[in-house]
Amino acid sequence: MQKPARARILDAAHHLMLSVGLARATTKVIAKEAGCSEAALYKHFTSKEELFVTVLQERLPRLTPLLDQLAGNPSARSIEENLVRIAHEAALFYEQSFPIAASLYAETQLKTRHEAAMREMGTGPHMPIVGLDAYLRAEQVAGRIRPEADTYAAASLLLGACAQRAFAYDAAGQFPPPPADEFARDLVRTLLAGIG
Amino acid sequence: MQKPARARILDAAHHLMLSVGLARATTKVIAKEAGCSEAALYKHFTSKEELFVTVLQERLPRLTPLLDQLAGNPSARSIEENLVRIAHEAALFYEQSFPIAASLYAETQLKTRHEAAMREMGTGPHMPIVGLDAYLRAEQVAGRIRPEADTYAAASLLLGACAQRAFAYDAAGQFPPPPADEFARDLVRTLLAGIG
DNA sequence: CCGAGGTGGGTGAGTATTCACTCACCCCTA
DNA sequence: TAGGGGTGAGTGAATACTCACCCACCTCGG
Repeated sequence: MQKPARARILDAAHHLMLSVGLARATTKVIAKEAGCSEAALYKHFTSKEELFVTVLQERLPRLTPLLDQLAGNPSARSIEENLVRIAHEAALFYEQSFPIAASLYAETQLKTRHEAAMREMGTGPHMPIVGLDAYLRAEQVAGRIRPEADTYAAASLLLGACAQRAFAYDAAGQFPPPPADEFARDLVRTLLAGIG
Repeated sequence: MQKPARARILDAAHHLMLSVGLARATTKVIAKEAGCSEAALYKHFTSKEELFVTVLQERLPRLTPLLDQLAGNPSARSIEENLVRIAHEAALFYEQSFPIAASLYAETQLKTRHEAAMREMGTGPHMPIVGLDAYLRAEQVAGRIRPEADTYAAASLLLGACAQRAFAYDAAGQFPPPPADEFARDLVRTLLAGIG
């Protein structure tokens, strides 16, 4: 109980969104898990919706920093190493953020608000693709990717597979997701070499 | 109002799950949109949850039939034609089913129940990948795919990109998704040829 | 050095509303 | 006349949110 209350509330909300789901993450259980009263929630957030939006903005990781960094400095390592690192981080990123992002589809209003906030910040779920595309084009300029290759399609393929991994496999069931590092390596090799 | 009531109720529930979201698809609004009373819902379904599960099972399209058909008869057309057709159908499939499947993340209990039902039926969100993998291996045996290619990674890439398309682009916003047919063609070409 | 008073964070006990679901009853048709 | 499909009017439970109040701590004039 040393953390400030605001942080404890955000922790509790984040955890409950993941465990029981957005719909069952009520003010009562959030307060209970945060170790405070329901009324205390409203001292820190004006509404439950604002609390959720804050969780989305402050607690979900970002993928773009890595992409920007690599796009600005493409040749530091081999393209395969760079792509494997991107795919690995992307797989972990989607594993964390996808369940929460997905649950917004159950609350269209909240989803709309969150999307508006993201637009204002110049971000959104398509930005990783755009960022990876930028990196790939930088590599193309550097001559390490075939000049006629479709970098946007390649970015869609790689990040799509990483995102799909987060929801195509039932974590609690009989089909655990493949380990992120092997998964990333296999995807990148396949993407680089093609299959035809 | 010629349709039987049961079908009207399923239509209404399906439509509302997409438009206002699972959480706001209450018995009251479903009944109103179906043109009947709330009590009538309970003449056809024992609970709201059963109604939703029925929507999921009866109203969402399937992708596996196409995959099975192609896996059994790989050489009818060129591999590129086959893959473009698969990617195109997959993009449309995910466009329809993803918003509803995603909203289950907000209701963990419902999600668990639905997953159990899918397991019993031998299906689930990873099955399209397994099915496409089977088709690709059939092509590999037929010599139209490089023998050392990783067919599972290739299947993950192609279907992942199609699934990602359904949620990475905000349909109502400034980033509309790319048209499914062009998208499919570009993905397949890139996957076949590689980028390195 | 003191104490009056403002302030930020906290509470228990509500309240209005909404929810899924039920009940007694009805009506049409086989 | 029996019963499947339908209804209007509830019901108890749950939910987001509010209200009056509390208290520890700071500030600052005297």
